[in-house]
Amino acid sequence: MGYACDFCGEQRSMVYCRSDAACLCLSCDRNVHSANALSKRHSRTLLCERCNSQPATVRCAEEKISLCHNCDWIGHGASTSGSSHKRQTVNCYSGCPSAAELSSIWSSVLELPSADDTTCEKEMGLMSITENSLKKTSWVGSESDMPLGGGMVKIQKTNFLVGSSSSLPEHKSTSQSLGLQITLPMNPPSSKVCYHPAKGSPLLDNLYEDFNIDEVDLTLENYEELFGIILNSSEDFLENGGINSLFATKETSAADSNCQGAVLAEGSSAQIVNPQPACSAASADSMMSSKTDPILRFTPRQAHSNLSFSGLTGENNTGDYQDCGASSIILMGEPPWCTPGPENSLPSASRSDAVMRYKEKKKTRKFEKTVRYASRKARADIRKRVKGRFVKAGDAYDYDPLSQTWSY
DNA sequence: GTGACTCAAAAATCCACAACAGGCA
DNA sequence: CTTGCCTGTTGTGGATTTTTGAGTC
Repeated sequence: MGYACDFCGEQRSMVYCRSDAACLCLSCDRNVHSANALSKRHSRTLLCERCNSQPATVRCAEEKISLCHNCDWIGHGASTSGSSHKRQTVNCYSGCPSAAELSSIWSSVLELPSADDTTCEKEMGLMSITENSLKKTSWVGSESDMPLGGGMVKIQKTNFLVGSSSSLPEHKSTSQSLGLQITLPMNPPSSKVCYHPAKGSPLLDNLYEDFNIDEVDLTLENYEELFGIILNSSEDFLENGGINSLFATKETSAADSNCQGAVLAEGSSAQIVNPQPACSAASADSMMSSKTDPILRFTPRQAHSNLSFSGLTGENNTGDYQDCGASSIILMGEPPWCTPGPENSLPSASRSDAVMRYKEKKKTRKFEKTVRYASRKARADIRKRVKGRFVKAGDAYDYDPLSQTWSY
């Protein structure tokens, strides 16, 4: 992929659509994604201005450039001079935002070129704005669904990040680059709520408020149900209340990322080969899991938190799934962003620490079960059994839940 | 450092049957 | 289009079995 729009081949590409795995100019982006309801839901973001092939995840304020995870790592690694650059998360969006809306979405991240800069931007400026104007202050900079023309537009919180990429919680940026749409579990998140450092309030509060559950394409009874890999790997996700681990980009512990890095490094030797940065969260844990559990299992009876990956629906499966790297984890080797270099070799101490933390987390992981059919449960609760198994009505039994007695 | 072994914990399995979903007349 | 019937699938819990992981030698 290069500078040219994958669709028209003429204009400079500015937007990356994960679902289509395509780099598009703003004009084509709007055209393509206004085709139908499904395409409107494709999650897009700015294109990395350095490699021009990956979705940007951060915007470097100093360099005034949008960077993908890999380029960010290379450019802002801990050992590089740019490690102290102030960076801001780049928003994803869906729907068919107009030029004005797009500029609003990204206004806090970058200054869109003037209408005269490029033909593409001219086209952008010429886009008709038929949608109702928005109260930008009501949604810009917050994670919410915005009713824009052609449907909802999802954007995410923009947060400044300072430091090396290692401080980026990969699983958190993952969500952004994946455009994940999450159904929050009805149960309150675990106590490990990520607190908003500025407000001192649980970020999840906002998330709960802002999430649009209706947008969910696929609801899993359990985050482990979908793929052994992704789900196994997403323990952090649920464990931390699901969302905060994905979106709370402010609260970033270096240990977390170290853990993932460590895991990545550990798992990469055999099975991981090219997980996209976008899914390092899933990748990381899944790698850890796959290291000891080569057969990725589907566990039908496990937990019942609700999680959905829009990227795994038919609509989005191509791009998002690829981004997720679930398959890549197994098929490929060294992560592309893990370029051989000193900055990528984690200190063994922190690495082992991270692994230990991971294992502790795994130990404490809980699967909460929810009963989908209370009537069935009620019946099961009173059914007679033999050695735990249901028996036919009238047959001899050794346990009667009603009387709490055993027949022998 | 490595393999064999033990033990505990976790996960999978099994059962019957009402509820449910979908197709068809 | 609605209704009723039929057929196949799903989900439910406790005990048991199997698998996994950690620790020790």
